[in-house]
Amino acid sequence: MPLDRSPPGRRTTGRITLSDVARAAGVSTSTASRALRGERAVAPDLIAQVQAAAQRLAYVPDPAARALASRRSDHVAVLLPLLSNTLFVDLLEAAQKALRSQGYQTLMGVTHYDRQEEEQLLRELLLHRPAGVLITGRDHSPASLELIAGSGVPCVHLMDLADASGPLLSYSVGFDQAQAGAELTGHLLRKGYRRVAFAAAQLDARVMQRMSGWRRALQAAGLYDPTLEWLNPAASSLALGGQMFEQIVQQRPAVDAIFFCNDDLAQGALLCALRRGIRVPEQVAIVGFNDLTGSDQTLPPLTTVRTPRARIGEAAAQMLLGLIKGQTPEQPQLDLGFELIERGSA
Amino acid sequence: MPLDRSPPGRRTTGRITLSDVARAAGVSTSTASRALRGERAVAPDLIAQVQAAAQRLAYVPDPAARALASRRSDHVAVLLPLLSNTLFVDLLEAAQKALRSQGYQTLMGVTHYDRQEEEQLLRELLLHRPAGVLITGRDHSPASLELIAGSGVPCVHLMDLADASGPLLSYSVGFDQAQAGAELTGHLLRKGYRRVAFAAAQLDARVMQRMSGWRRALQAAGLYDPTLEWLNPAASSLALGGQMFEQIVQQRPAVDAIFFCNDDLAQGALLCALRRGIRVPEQVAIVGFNDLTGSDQTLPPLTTVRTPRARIGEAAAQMLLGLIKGQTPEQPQLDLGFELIERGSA
DNA sequence: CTGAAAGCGCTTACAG
DNA sequence: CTGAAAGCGCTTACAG
Repeated sequence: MPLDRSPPGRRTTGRITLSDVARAAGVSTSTASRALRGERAVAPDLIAQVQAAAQRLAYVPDPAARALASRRSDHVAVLLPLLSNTLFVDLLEAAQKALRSQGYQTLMGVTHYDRQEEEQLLRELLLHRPAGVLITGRDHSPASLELIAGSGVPCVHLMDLADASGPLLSYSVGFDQAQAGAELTGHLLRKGYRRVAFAAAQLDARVMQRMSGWRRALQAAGLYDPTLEWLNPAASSLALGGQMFEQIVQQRPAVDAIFFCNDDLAQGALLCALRRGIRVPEQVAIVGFNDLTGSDQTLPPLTTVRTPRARIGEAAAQMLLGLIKGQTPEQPQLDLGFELIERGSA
Repeated sequence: MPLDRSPPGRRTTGRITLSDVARAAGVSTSTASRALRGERAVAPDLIAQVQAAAQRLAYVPDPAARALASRRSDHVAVLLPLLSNTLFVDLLEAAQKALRSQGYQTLMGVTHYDRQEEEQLLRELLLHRPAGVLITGRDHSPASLELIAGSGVPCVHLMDLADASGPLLSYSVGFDQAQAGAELTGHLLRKGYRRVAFAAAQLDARVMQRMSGWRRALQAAGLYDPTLEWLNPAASSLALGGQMFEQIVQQRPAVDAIFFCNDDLAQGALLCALRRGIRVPEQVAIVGFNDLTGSDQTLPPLTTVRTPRARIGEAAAQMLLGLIKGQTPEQPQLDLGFELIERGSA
C-alpha cells in the first residue's frame, strides 16, 4: 500500500496548493487567496485560520500560476549598461537585495550602452509581465519609453535625476551629476590649479553631465578653454587612462590638473605617472569620479567624488516597491547627493 | 466606434495567444503548440502553416502559462558567492549571454560564501521551477544537494571539477585549481626562489585547493615549511593584500616570494611595496591568481594565472542547455585549463 | 464578508 | 499524425 495516495487520473505535482490550504482551513480558495494576500474584506478570524493552515502545510504560492492569473509576475526587470563597471554591480546588488526581501526576483538586462539593445531587452523582459522596472539613466529611445509606458508597469530611473527638459511624470533616484562635476572642479580651483583638463571615455549621458559641470565651473572662473576637453568614445579602463594621461601631459604640458570622468581612468593615469616618474600632484594633479575600489590605495590616494550607488539601488527599489503597491512617492525625483573625498592626488 | 473590439465579458489581455495562431493556421491549439515547439509527430506542411501564422501575428508564448502547464519555466538559476569579485561577474555575464540567446532568463542568487544562504536561495529559486541551475563550486550543504537532486532540475557546477571523493554523477566546468597552484609555484622555483610563502584570504574551497597545489610543489622540492602559510578568513581586498604583505615581509624577512591566492591581494601588496620602497621582484617576488583587471598595469606588472572564467560561464551554460534538452554531455567534467602569465613581478 | 465559477494561456495525456 | 478535453495553480469579477 503506497503512502502516496494521489488520485489516479490527476497530473499532480506533489506540491501543496492553495486549495489544500483552503480545505484545511475550511474556507473557499477565493477566501484563502484573499486572506493570504492581506486583501481587506476578509473576517479576521478566517484570516488567522488560513494563515495557520498555510503555515502548517508550509504552503508557498506558485509564481507561475499567480503570474498567469493576475497578469503580473513577481519579477522586476533591472537594466544596466554594463557589468564590468563595479558602479553598476553595486547598484544591482543593492537593488536586488531590497527586492528579494519583498519576494521579488531580479531579471537583469545588460544594455552595453546601446539603445537598440536596451529596447530589445525591454521587449523580452516585459513579456514576463514584471511587477516593475528599474532602468539606468534617462537616455532611452522613444520606442523604449513607449514600451514601458504602454506596459503600465511602474518604472524608476537610476543614477540621473530628470533634467528640466525631461518628462515630468517619471520617477528617479540619483544625484546631480553636473553639480558634482562642478564641485569637484571648484575644489581644484580652490587648490590653485588653473589649467584643468577634462578627460573622459565611454561618453555616456552621465559623463557628459559631469563635463558640463566642469565647464560651468571653469567658465565662472573665467578659465574655460575648449581645447582642454579630451574625449574618447572607447570603453573606460585603466590602460586607457594611462594613454590619455600620457597624451595630455605630452601635448599640453601647461595643464596642471586633470579631471578624469571615472576612477578607473584616474587610477590608470596614476600608475602611468609612477611609471614615467611624473609627480602627482606636484607636477599635475589628478582627480577621478565614483570612488571605486582601490582609489584609496593608489599612490598617491585618489581625490574623487563618492557616489552613493548602493543607496541609490536600495532607495530606487523601495520607491518601486511603493509604486507597485500603488503608493505615490512624496519625492518623485530623489536626490541622494554625493561626497567630495579629498585624498592626496589633488 | 472603438478599434479594439474585444468581446465584452472576456478578461482579455490584448495579447496574441496560441489559439489566435491556431485559428489563423486552421489547426487545433494542440497541433499549434507542438508545431511551434518543434515536437515531432506533426506534418511538415502544418508546421510551416503554423510557423507562418505565428510569424505574421508576431506571436510570443506567455512564459507564465508555459511554466504553469509544463511545470518548467524558462528561468535558469545562477548561484554565485559574490558580485564584488569580477571573477564571478565575468562568469555571470558569459553564462547569462549564452542562456539568453536560447530564450532563458537568468535568476541570479548571491550566496556570500554562506552555505545556509545558498540553501535558502536554492529553496526560493527552485519554487520558480527553473529549467536548470548553475552553481559555483562543489562545496554545498547536504540539504542543498538534496534540494537540487530532489527537484530533478539539471545542474552544472562552475569553476571546480569534481574531486575524486565527490559524487560521480554530476556535471561541472572548470579547471584544476590545485594543478594551477602547483604550476605557479613551480614557476617560482624555476626562477630560483626558495622560500615561497602562500598568502590567502576568504579561504573558500578553491583557495584551499590552490594552497594544496602550492604545498605539493614545495614538498616535491623539499622546500615545504608550514610556517609559510598565511591564512586570513577576511574578505579579499587590495587593502588586506597590503597588510598581509607588510606582515610577511616584517615577520619573515627571509621569504623571497609570495603567492597571493587572488590578484586583488597581490595588487594591494604591489602598491604597499611601492609605498614602502620594497623592490619587486628583486627583494621579494609576488604572484597572484586569476589575472583580474589591472594586473597588467601594476608596477611591476603582475605574474599570475589567467583563469578562463568567461569560457567557463559560457561552456557551463551550453552544457546545461544540452542537459535541459536531455542530452548527456560527452565530458561530464569539462576541464578548460588555465594559463601562466609571466610578467614582471616574478 | 464569502463562495462558485470562469478564466489566465499554455501543455499533455488520451483517444482516435 | 491530430484534436477535444482536462489540467497546471492561482486571481478576480460577479452574485449574494
